Amino acid sequence: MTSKPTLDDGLRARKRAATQAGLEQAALALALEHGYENVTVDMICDAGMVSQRTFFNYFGTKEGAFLGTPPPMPADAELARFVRGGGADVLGDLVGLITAALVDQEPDPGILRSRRMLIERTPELLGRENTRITELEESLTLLVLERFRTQGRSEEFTPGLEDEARMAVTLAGSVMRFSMQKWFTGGFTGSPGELLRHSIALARRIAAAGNEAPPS
Amino acid sequence: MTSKPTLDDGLRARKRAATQAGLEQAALALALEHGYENVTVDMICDAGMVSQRTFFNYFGTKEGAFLGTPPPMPADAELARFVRGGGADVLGDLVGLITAALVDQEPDPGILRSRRMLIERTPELLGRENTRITELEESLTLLVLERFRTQGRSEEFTPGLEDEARMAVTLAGSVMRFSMQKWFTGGFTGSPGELLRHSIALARRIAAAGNEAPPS
DNA sequence: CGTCCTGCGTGCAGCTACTGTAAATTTATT
DNA sequence: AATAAATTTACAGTAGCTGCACGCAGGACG
Repeated sequence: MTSKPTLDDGLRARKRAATQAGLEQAALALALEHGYENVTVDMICDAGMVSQRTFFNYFGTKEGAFLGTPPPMPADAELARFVRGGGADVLGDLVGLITAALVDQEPDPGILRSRRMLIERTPELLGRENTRITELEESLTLLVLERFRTQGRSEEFTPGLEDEARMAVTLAGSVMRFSMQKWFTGGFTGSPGELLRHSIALARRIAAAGNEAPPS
Repeated sequence: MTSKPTLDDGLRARKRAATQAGLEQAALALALEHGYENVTVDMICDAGMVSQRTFFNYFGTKEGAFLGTPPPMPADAELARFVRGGGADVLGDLVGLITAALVDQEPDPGILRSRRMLIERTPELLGRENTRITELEESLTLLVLERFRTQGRSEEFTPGLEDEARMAVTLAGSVMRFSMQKWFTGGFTGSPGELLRHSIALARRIAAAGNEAPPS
């Protein structure tokens, strides 16, 4: 039952990958030209030379072809490092973790960039993308909890530990969304790493403001 | 052409409101019983005794009937107060602003609560709700900028001012999402106001952590 | 009161996303 | 080459959603 590695390099797998890539590219190109709403699934199928049914076998939904492969969950190695190697900077480490996952998800920066452009200008896709991030947050929260425990913080002694984990993840998500938007629309001049550090610093500063002077 | 106040109290308007409320309640009740996915628009129409076409005249989309009236944009008075009366606590003030808008949007807490429950357990609705928040953030960002300018901070002297506004709004959105979820699922024992303060404090604490001790 | 007008509800025809099913085609295995 | 397993496809059907044109009732006006 376990001895069927399902070759990644057979003719079968190669064709599959080609078809999928073709459909994704076609979808992206069509949407950038005509706008997401004006692209029908049938158009994409024509361009990719498959039946509509096959399209749905691949992506399940129209949006799927535009958003790319679903959940950018980090690799185990990264996860372990995050859980064990972490210091006090949960926020920074989380952002780094998510970023790494996003990067090795789609090697082609060109695709990635046009995809982001499309998403940014299409409310429906933007919403769906945010939903994905939210779903990802679910599992990240567990990770953070794990990390907290590794650091010796138990739920018994800190009642709000789970809340703290969830909030940390939520904040990280905010930083990611902010950075993405700035990167793909605002024309940030600098490396992604800089941008992320900049975003985090900004978040810290704003969160801190108003802390010393509580309202009347 | 512009001088038609469209009475809010005529028989017409009352009927309208009744129909809409009826449909919303029916939708909510049906979804809580059968699950969102298993409720068809036709079912809601039957329960509300209107044609399908009328349903879409009211809500435009199936989700609309479940999410309630679209954008909880604050009243002008609140807005003015936010822009002018603000101190350094942008985050807190923003959260207060959004909360106020949400509250006087739906006077009935029962409806509000069951709606939240449904949304929370329905990924599709959750996503759509997030999209709404995102759209709202667009205009809130402008507000924050306005406030900054009122406080004498000009874009000329602080290049990142727009970024700062957007980040503030994004963070406020995070706090709101966190609070909502905690309130409607986690069973928070206390007043909404307390919960919000708690959330903000938590966000501040996490953002601050790791600030003093940069990674090696 | 009667009349006109305008807003609103409705039926209908049609498009698009999406799914189940079973047959046809292609690739892998022996 | 024969068989098995994986994919693709055609076909039919459901559900969300829209444009259009008709009819009726609420409301303004004389």
